[in-house]
Parts: sequence; structure tokens; C-alpha cells
Amino acid sequence: MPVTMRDVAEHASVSIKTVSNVLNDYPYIRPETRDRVLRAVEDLGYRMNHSARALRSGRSGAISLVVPDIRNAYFAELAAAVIDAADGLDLSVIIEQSGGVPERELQLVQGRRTVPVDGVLYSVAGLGEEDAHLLANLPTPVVLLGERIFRGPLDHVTMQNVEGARAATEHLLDGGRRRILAFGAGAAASVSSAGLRLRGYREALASRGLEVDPALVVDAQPWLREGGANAMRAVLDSGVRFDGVVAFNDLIGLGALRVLLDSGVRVPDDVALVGFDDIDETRFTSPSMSTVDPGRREIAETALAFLRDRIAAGSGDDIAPREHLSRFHLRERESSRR
Amino acid sequence: MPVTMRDVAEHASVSIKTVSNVLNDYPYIRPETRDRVLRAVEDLGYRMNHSARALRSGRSGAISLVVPDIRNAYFAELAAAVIDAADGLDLSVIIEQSGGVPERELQLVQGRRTVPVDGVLYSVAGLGEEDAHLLANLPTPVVLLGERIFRGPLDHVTMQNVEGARAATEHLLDGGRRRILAFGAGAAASVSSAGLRLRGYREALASRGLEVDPALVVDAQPWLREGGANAMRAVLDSGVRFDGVVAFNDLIGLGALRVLLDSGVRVPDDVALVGFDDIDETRFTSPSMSTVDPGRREIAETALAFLRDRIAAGSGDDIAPREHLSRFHLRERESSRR
DNA sequence: CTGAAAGCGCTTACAG
DNA sequence: CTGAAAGCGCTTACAG
Repeated sequence: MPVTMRDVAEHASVSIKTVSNVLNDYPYIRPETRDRVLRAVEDLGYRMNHSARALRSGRSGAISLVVPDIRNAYFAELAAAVIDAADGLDLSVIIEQSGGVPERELQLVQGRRTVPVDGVLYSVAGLGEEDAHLLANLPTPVVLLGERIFRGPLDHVTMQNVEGARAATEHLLDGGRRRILAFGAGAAASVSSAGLRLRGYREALASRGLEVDPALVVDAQPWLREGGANAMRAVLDSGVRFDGVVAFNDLIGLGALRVLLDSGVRVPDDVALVGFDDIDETRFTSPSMSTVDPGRREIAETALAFLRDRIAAGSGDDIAPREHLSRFHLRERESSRR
Repeated sequence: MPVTMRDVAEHASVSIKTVSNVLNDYPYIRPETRDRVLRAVEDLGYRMNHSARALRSGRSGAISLVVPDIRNAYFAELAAAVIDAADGLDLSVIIEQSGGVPERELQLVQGRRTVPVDGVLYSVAGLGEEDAHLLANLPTPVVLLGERIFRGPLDHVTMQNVEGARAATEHLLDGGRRRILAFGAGAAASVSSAGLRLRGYREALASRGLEVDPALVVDAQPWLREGGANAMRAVLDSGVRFDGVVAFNDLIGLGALRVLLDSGVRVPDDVALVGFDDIDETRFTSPSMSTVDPGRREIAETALAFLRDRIAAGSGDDIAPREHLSRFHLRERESSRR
């Protein structure tokens, strides 16, 4: 028989309600009563049954973070930021991996799990704009992260993609580079990360009165080291000349960097390189890699604030969907040094 | 008013118990009844209240994975393995970051969180063997991961550290290396990862009748890229001659690799390098890095099996603490090619 | 500031 | 195979 609140109440000669009040930091309690209750808790080794609290209060204290793959450094760092921010709100974070599979993402967002959660931070990877209608009438509040769904019926937090890519490209232009690869652009939809970053790239060139050479707009799939390495090999084989690379994420940038170095291309002397995401590893490559910091902490904190508001508002919620674009920061490192 | 099981029962003209049976895959139900219930669930848009189930059944369906920092690739990959394995047991995984702070680890293991969990996988980083007594009388089952606590009163899963380090060292010896750094060894306690790996290193040398040169046993703190880079710089500055490196984890190996290359040392021609952990990145460095794969999947699956058993056994649990050493695999890559 | 009652929505024995 | 009752351990109104 575990010790219950009732046992504590008896031991302290107060009502069970008073015990609850003390444990929930309800303000108006006589210090003396409070001490007596806390001593009883100590004496009996009482531990709150959080399931009972969750049932009665309607809050479990857990949220879910849905990401494609936690092994990807971008998502690991996002998760760390979310866990830290959640800790400040007394929330625990369940990590769920979707693998970027649309059906699985939908299941997770629709609450097909065996554990109660109060809300979901959903890093969209499998579903797209055309699936936005599936995100209505969900059992818990959901906040969208990333660039794949913009016109959904939900709160949405993402980074300044266009501006970040533009700044990265202008940085290379300022360094005298003229033939810059848009690396990872592909045949992407215009509202994807790739599409938005390509727009920033185009804007940068346009602002200097330069034309976009289609030969410099290259795909790299998947957006992992491997995809970057393969794509860079293809570019080198094709004989296309270039003196700069804006990699649309750090992992493909890292893959490209390895291939460039292996091929005897000097970075930054022959080719300057900027990535995207500011994952920790970029500070430790040789040369260290310039990159666009998406403002991870800001993303995590804003998304959690949105989610907290929705949870507090309950289901009779009529706040209009909100959107937040986190500020980016260009991190200039060795790979683009002039 | 959300739809409850009672509503479903009425709609399907069965008792609430029958609804529960259907939803929990209780076997003996007439197909007809089953269909009627499922149709009612569909019609009413019923969703189980998992908090109520958790209260009544005493199981929340969540476990916690306590790690120092999820941004560290080793722990991110461990987490991915745990989440995948947990999924097969219908468990969700809460990730909690201890920062390696002893007090925080203790709090997490003692269940000071606001969310109910059925058990904890605890990757020990802050506490040590001398704190093992603090791990008695915990509110939920706990399985220990790693090398810091061996004689605790709890189930324990770790890798074959001694054997792995020995194999890595013998691999370099077989390649003709004779002056091999034990990199990351430090003044470590004998039961730490460092201590066990150093033992394997010693055993390998001894098996060939070679002496251990104390000048080759070097510390690297912290066990991150940075610590490895600084330590390797110090070694190079000291003028100690060496032709091989067994790095006691991949991150310090990666830091060392960068410094070696920057200093014009050729890898593997001048110095052969083997790491520890087999994080994904080692396959993509230039040169790719040889490493000891700790058997992450086996660790995750065994630890979860242990935890599942403890949870099922309940608190009247008298199974003796169990220990499991996962099998290692030496991954030979470019950095140690002969 | 504190108490007594009701009830959150399930599952668990216990019947039949 | 299915039902009616009890109760898991809290918090929420409602009083006073």
C-alpha cells in the first residue's frame, strides 16, 4: 500500500484538501499548518501519484516533440533547447521519431500514443501544405515547427529563411565570390526550406544586379552528409566552375566540405562555404564552417510559449493561429574567411 | 464534454467493461460485439483518457531516459535506439538532461518530476560508485547505463569496455604501430569508462610483451571535440613521439583528428587512429574514422527488457540485480588502414 | 485559511 | 463472453 494524501492528512491532522494546497503552493496557508504537512510528508515518505493528479486536473505535465530523427544534430540540438525551455515551465518532453513518414506524423499529432500529453510540438517533415486540412480537430494543442506547412490552422514557429539565405549569399558576394552554388536547392516547392532559402539566394544576387546561373542551382538529397557528398562529387565531375557554396543545411555542407578537401579544392581559398543551422560540429571542422544560426533558443521558447497558452486556454480556444519568425545570425568562420 | 467510455457503451448497447475489453484487445469477444463497439468509437470520435487508465492500472506508459546532454551524438544515438525499442513495447520515452550534475541526476532518478513514469533508464554521469547507496528505495524501477556504477543495487547494462579497447589497441599493433597513445585516459578511477578502456589498452600491450610508456597515457577533458583538440595540441607541443592513437571516445578522437591534420600529420600514414562509440559522424570524416561500436541496439533493447521485467514485477520485486555487457564490434575505417 | 463531498474516466476483481 | 459495482488518488467547486 503506497502512502496517499489521505494518510498524510491524518498524520498531520488536517484535511486532505489542505495537504493538496500545501503541495501545490497555494498561497494562503498558515506557516504552522504548512510545516506540519511537510513534516508528515517527510515522515511517511509520501510521493504524489501524478496519474491521479493528471486525471483530476486534466493536465499530465508532458508534451511531445515530434521530430524525424533525433540522431540528426539539428533535431538533437532543437530537442535540447526544447527540454531546457520546458523545464522552466515544469513540463516534461516526450521525444517521438516520425522518420519523416507522413502517416506516422499524422498518427503522432492525432495522439495515437499510450501516454497522456498536454500538447505537441510538431517538426513537420513528411506532411506538406496540401495536408494542412488534416490538422484540424486534433485532441491536444499542436504547434508547427519548420517550413513545410504555412497556412495550417495552427500556431507556427520558424526561422527567417529568406533573410538568412540572403545574408549568407551576400556575405560570399562581399568576399568577392561571383559563382556561388545554391547547394541543396533542388526541385523544391516554394514554401519549403529549400524554396525559401533559394529565394534569399536569388534576392541577394538581384540586389547586386547579378543573374542566377541555373547551372549553379543544385539539388542534394537527402539533406544529410551523404547527400551533400554525392551532390558535390557530381558538381565537380560536371566541370561547372564555382567559387562559393551556400549549403542549405549544415549536414550537406559538411558532406560537401569533405569532398572538396578530398579533391584538393582549398576552402576558403578556392571555394568559400556557408552552411545553415549552426550545429555544434561546424565549430570543429577543419576549416571551421560558417553557417546561419536559426535562433534555436528563440524557436524553442516561442513554440513552448504558444503551446502553453493553448493548453491554458483549453479546448474552448478561439485565439487565432499565430506565426513567429525567429531572428537568424550569420556565424562567420574559417570556411568563408576572405 | 469529451466523449467517455460510458458514452461509447451506451451507443453500442454494451457495458463499459466490454468497451474497455475491446480497446485493450482482450481476446474473448464476439466479433459482432467488437465491431459494434469499434463503430461506436468511430461514430462518436471517442478518444481514451490515458490519465484515467494510468491511475487505475498503475501504469502510465512512459519511461524516462536520463542523459547528460542529448546534443552529444553518443546520447542522441542512444536515445534513438531506446525510442525505437520502446516503441515496440508501447512505451513513450521522456528525455531528461542531467548535465552530469550529481544532485540533478539524483532528483531525476528519485522521481522529482511532474509527470508519471513507470521506470527510468539512467545513464550515469554525475554520481559514482560511492553514491550507489543513494540508489536504494527508489519510487520506480531504474536500470543503470554506463560505467560509473557497477556495484549498485540495480540492473545494469554496459558494453565490453576492456575487450573493446583491447581489440582497438591490438588492431593498431597488428598494423605495425608501436607507440600508441591511450588518449583520454587521465587519472580516472579504475571502474570508469576511462579506467576500463585503459585496462584493455594495457592488456593488449602485455599480450605482445610490450611495456606501457607512461608518456603515452594522456588525459583529455572534457570528453568532447574541444577536449580532444586541446589534448592533442599539448601532446604535439610536448614532442612525445607516437604512431597510433586509441581515443577513448569518438568526440575526443574527432578533435584530435582535426588537430593532427591541421598540423600536417598524415592519418593514417604517420599516425593511425581508432575511436570509441561508432557515432554516425565517424563514417563521414576525412579520413573516415575507425572506432569501436559499443552495440547500441543491444544496450537499448536489453536495458528496456530489464526495465519491462521490473515494471511487470511491481514493487514486491525480489529479482536479484542483473548485469549485461553488450558485445562490441571493431569498425575498421580509413584512419587506421594499413 | 480550512473542510467535507463529489467525481475525473478508466480498470479490477467478482459474478454469472 | 459480458455486466454492475467499486475505487484508483487526486483536485475542484462549494461552504464556512
